Amino acid sequence: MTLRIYNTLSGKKEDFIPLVPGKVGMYVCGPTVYDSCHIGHARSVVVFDLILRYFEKRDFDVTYIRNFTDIDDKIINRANELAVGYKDISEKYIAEFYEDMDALNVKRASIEPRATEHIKGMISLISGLINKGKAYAVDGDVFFSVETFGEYGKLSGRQLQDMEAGARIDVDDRKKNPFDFALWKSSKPHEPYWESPWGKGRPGWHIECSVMSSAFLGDTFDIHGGGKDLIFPHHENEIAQSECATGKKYARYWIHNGFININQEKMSKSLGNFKTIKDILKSYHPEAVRLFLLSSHYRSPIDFSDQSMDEATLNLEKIYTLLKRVSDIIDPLDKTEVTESGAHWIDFCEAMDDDFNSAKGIAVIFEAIRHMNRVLDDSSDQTSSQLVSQVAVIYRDIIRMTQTIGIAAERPDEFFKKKIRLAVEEKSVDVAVVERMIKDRNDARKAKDFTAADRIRDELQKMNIEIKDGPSGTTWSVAG
RNA sequence: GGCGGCUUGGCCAAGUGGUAAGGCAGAGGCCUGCAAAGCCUUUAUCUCCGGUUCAAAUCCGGAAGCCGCCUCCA
Repeated sequence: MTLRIYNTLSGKKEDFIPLVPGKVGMYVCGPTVYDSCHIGHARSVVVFDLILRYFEKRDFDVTYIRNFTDIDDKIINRANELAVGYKDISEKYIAEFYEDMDALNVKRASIEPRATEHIKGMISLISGLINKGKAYAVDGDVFFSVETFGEYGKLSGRQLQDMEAGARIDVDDRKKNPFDFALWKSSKPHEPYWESPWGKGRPGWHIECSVMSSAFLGDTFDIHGGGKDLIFPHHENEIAQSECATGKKYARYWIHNGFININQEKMSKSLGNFKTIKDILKSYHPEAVRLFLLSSHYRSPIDFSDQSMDEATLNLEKIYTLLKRVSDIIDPLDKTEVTESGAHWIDFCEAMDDDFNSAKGIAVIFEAIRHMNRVLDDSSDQTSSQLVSQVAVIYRDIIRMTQTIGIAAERPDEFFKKKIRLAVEEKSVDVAVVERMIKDRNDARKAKDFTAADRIRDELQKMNIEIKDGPSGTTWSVAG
């Protein structure tokens, strides 16, 4: 089975054939660290985390680079507003990025370089472009000349002459073509700077990714990713710079994730509907966020709403409910290797092989859950070795799938305990009273006084407490 | 003005030309002292109009509606 990936460059799904068999080199554009991360950042990071996890599950050796843009106009502006150094800003938000992404169970990349660590490489790439006549220096700025690259526009499917017609573009008389972009910017007084052949300045935005990707992955590498908005101009410009500088193909497969709307509206600062990851995690379980993000295909736009998050929360609980049920039968920590792949894992891989179709993959998880429940329902002897081995195969599949999605990482009993704890705090439930009432009810049940038992349950219900009688006693949860 | 995308049941959402995954909600049933959970059954002529094909949600053309990018943006 071949993995197929939608390549923005060709606009088609293509068979994924890595440069070196068994290895994957992947570069993904990370955040510009000038503010807290929002749910849109989370989508991009989680989508590529999924891709990384899937490659690893399929035994690829992945070198995954995700950068931080830690020098940029927005960072400098923010620093000036607060009268602090640009590093104070970038360091603060890099730390926040890690907090948020750790919470979302995102794996660290193999290397996480920062733009400011690669100034030398940028200067040498820019010099090379000037020597080849692909770039020109004016008053301490250096611009890339888009007209020298015949293939300019191949990623975004645009033609220079088409864009000029209606585009709003800044007028800069020093540019040979309005679409020429800055490789190097001269620094104004009181701005951070680095020495360069063109004077004191700092890098333009696009150059860092060209330099860092090639530094770690080589001039040509397998996958380059990021949000859809980066296709133009960022990635288009990266291609132009890199291919002009090296004369070789730059990234081979371009992957771009779609955007998030908030209640059907574009998320924007002017609308005031920006959702930060921190805020969302105050109301929802991080794994519910992942499940929400991966329940639609990564290229589709998705709508963030309380309704969709509530759904994701319910789905997550359904998964944990099953895992809890299974944990009564087999030890969830028993990592006995099941050598053969179960049918569900094969279905899951088939879904994921089709351009990382996690929505379909998640559907396979639910099919496996139903299968498991059916097996457990049909068995009269919950300890028979035949059942245990049958369960183990399905269980193993479910774990592999949930690990790929990056959910169900907690012990099921802990998950439910935590849920109760949070609800108890939020609704200030008196645990002692609840447990007293449950005990009274169970006493009544033993005495076959079902009228009394039901009365107590009705009272609990009024207190928003739901109870469930299981084989190993009565458990309860807080509704809503 | 240029480029691209989307429109699938009450809601969310997959869908590789051969007769519509999955989740939520609804209905009926099994199980349960009653519940819950779980299981079973059940709910779609795939925006509209043409065309290609033995066969189209899937391909082609057209229409309507919605959206994104072209400026910093995940």
